[in-house]
Amino acid sequence: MAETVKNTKITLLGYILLGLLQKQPQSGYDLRKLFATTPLMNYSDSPGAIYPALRRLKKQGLIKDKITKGNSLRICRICHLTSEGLAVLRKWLKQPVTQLEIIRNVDLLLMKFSLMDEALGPKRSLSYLKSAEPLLAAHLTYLRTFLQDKGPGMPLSGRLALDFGVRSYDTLLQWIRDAIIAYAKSPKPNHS
Amino acid sequence: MAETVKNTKITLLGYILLGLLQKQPQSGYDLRKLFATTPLMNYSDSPGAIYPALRRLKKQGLIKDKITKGNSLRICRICHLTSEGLAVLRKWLKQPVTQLEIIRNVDLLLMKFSLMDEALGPKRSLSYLKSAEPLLAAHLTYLRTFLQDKGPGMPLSGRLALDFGVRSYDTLLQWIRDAIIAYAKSPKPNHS
DNA sequence: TATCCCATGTAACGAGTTACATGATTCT
DNA sequence: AGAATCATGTAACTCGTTACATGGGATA
Repeated sequence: MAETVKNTKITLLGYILLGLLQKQPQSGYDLRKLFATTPLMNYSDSPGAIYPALRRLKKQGLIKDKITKGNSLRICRICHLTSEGLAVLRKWLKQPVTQLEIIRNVDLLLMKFSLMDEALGPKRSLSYLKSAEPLLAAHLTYLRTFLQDKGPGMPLSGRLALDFGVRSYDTLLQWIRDAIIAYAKSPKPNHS
Repeated sequence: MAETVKNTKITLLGYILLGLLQKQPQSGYDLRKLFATTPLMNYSDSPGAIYPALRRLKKQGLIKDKITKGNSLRICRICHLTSEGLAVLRKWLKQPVTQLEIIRNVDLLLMKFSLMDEALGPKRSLSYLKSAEPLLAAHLTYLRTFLQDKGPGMPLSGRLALDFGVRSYDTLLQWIRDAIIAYAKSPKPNHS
């Protein structure tokens, strides 16, 4: 039944919406507020992006909405995941980290991680972090050697920008290592 | 003559191409190689993006191309900036840093900086960094207080992701401060 | 009652993605 | 001679941007 996961195309925004709805059923406006007033604000809160995205997900059977009257008297389309939606979200989150993600979409990495906990459980989150570490270290090495080799011939601004890249990925690597420790510690490591 | 800077719309990729062409006249393929094999690889090297972008810039009179035979015998469209192109690039780089750039497009900040040196000179680069610092510090404060206020009620993964955000912006702020020092030092500060 | 915020939508437009296509040239 | 690379292009498709529109409920 709910085993068949269709291979319809879903955009990044679509997945993010699925992840946020999995945490808590919400209206489109609630989601917009998340993008407008929380640290998620690096994503766009444009209604022209979010409402059409929700409609697509609905048409694909990944979410359903229920018109309710919230704490106020206004009507409100509260969206929630279907079992297919949850399956699709899980499938997405289970995909292994790729080098390309490391290079092009670092913040996607973080986004996935922060959604993973509730959708797949802490164990998966931990292994996700562990699997990302070597890829990250590899890219950091690449940047470092590039800076060493080509740096001297570059203008100051280029060298500095590259140096920022190195620092940036170094920060991420350090964070991952700390997060691994925090994760291995927090939910009792032996039990369940 | 070359004073009139038209207000045609140019995409981010367009500006980046202008910046790279200002550093050195190149062919589309050369530019693609930059995006494919250097730390610029966080941008796409898709020909379906680059060649149309170049054509647009050409149509807008911002670049011209010269068909030459490089070191090899193959033909090659070497693109170079026109004076209008340089003016447009300069105008773009002169725009003050906005809070939205800080939040949504950190790497754009770095991109602009690394192009600025050759297009506007080191003095402008320095003042660019200086102007970015307070905006950056403000956002960092926002993230820190958010973590303090809402952190305890968040799941571990959310807290960790937010913590990464803090570290990330902290790294940038530290880099900016170091870069300011490096810049103020490197080209003789008193003379010319 | 006027104005703001809530809450949802819609339409035009452009640019990037993906995938394919084309020849010439160098390498093996 | 065949394969890989150089070098440029094109076409369909789709999503996000921008801007506008709507109407009920809250607030002053």
